[in-house]
This record gives sequence, C-alpha cells and structure tokens, in this order.
Amino acid sequence: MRRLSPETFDELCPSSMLPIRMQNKWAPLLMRVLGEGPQPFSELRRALPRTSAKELTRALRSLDRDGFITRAADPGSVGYGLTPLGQSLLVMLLDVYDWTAEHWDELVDARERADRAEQAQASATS
Amino acid sequence: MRRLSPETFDELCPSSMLPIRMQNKWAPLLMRVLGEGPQPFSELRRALPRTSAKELTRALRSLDRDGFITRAADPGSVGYGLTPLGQSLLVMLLDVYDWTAEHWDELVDARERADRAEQAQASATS
DNA sequence: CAGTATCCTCTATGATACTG
DNA sequence: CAGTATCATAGAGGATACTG
Repeated sequence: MRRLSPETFDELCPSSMLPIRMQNKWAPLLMRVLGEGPQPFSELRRALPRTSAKELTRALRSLDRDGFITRAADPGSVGYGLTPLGQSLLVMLLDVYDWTAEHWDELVDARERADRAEQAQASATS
Repeated sequence: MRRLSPETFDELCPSSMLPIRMQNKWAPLLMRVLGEGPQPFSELRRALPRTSAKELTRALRSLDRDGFITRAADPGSVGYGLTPLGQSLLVMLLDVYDWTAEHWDELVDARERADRAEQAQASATS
C-alpha cells in the first residue's frame, strides 16, 4: 500500500466522495493509517492533522469496541494496532477506495448534474 | 441474489452490524431492494415497512443525487431503478454484506466483550 | 505524551399530519 | 398513489481549554 501523506486528508479529500462510510468520520482513514503498522496516539495525530484529540479518541474507542483495533496489543508495543478482524476489514475497505477511484468521474459528474438541476429549480421558483 | 423478506429489516436486523454504511440509513437496503428490479414508491414502502414516507423520499433523493438511481428511467416504466453506476456499487455493497455474514461471530463477540468491559468499569466506579 | 471536559451548532432520524 | 410539511430529539463533530 502506498504511503499516505497528510494532504490526503484535506477538506476536499477523496474520502468525502466515498459512497460508503464507517460509523465514525475518521475511522476509515484511521484504518488506512494503522494498516501501515501499529502506532502511538501522537503519530496518529500527526497523520490526521485535521482531527482534534477528542475526535481521534472517539474514533479509536469506536474501532476498539467493534474489535478492529487494540491498544498496546503486543506487550511493550506501540499504542494502537489492527486486530486480525481489522486487517480483514481493511482489505475490503481498500476495495471501496479502489471502486471510488475507478468511478471518480461518474461520481463527480452525477453530483454536478444534480446540483445544477437544483440550481435551475431554485431560480425557477424565485 | 436471494429474495428479500420484510423481516430482513427488523430493528435487530443484520444491517445494524454492518461495519460500513452509506450516508443514509436506509440507502443500502434500498439498493438491495432495487437490485431486484425497478419499483414504484409504494412497493419500496412495502419492502421497508419500518420507514416513513419522508425518510424513504430522503433516501431516494440522496441516492439520486449520487447517481445511483433514477426516477422512471425507461419511458413508461415503473418508478425507481438502479443506474449502471448504481449496479456497480451494488456489487460492492453485496461484498460488504457477505463480509459481515462471514465475520458475524467475531463481530458479535467483539461488541459483547466491549459492553461487558464497560459494565465492569461502570460498577467499579459506582 | 495521551488523553478528558465543556460548550455549541448542525444534521439525521423519527413521529405525525396534511396534500394534489 | 406519491409524496410534502412540521415538530421534536439524539448524536456527530468542531473549537477550545484543561489534566495526570
């Protein structure tokens, strides 16, 4: 898997177009980051600079509750890491990212078309 | 694809365990239902008895905006149906359902474990 | 470093009633 | 039949400040 850069997580980042989400806004990105290996809290913060500590914590709790990650899995290890279940989920999640990339143009076009139609509707009403 | 029965959509239905969702609560089920062929509003209501007309409409608007469904696609046809993009998405969505079914026990166990831990935490605090 | 605590706003969803 | 309109509530998520 390609290394992720912080810019990946901009406001206009491709994840905003993902047709499928996890419960938590930052969860899917967190999964991808953790897919690169176990990491402590501070590194996750650096990887997701647009997230507050509170939100990051909430996302981690949520993923933990669902059994996708663990805290300090290996004794003497670093903070958070994927469980086997989490790794399995990540595979599927990456398929979703791939699907999105493949259909990117269609997705963008559909939204633009819909927004234009809404615009036309609005100006006709006024 | 196996035919869907209304009971599939109970409160405790498996979809509540889906680790991945679409933006709208009813959207993924709607996709599955529409995967069985184009259908009018009234049939969709019957298929999703726990949804109000308002919520169903909102889900349909959302799916339409994203280009996954259309209204009255074929001239003289029935209400709503999947677009090619929607059909492509449905394939992936079914993979998600399959993944969930395959990992069902692990998912349930993880949540029960987490809830028990929270319980223990709560009683220790009080 | 690894979080927790507060305050605030916006959205999703439900329940219910109404309309062309 | 195929929706729209209104009211009300829970939770998501952002911003900011604080703690062991």
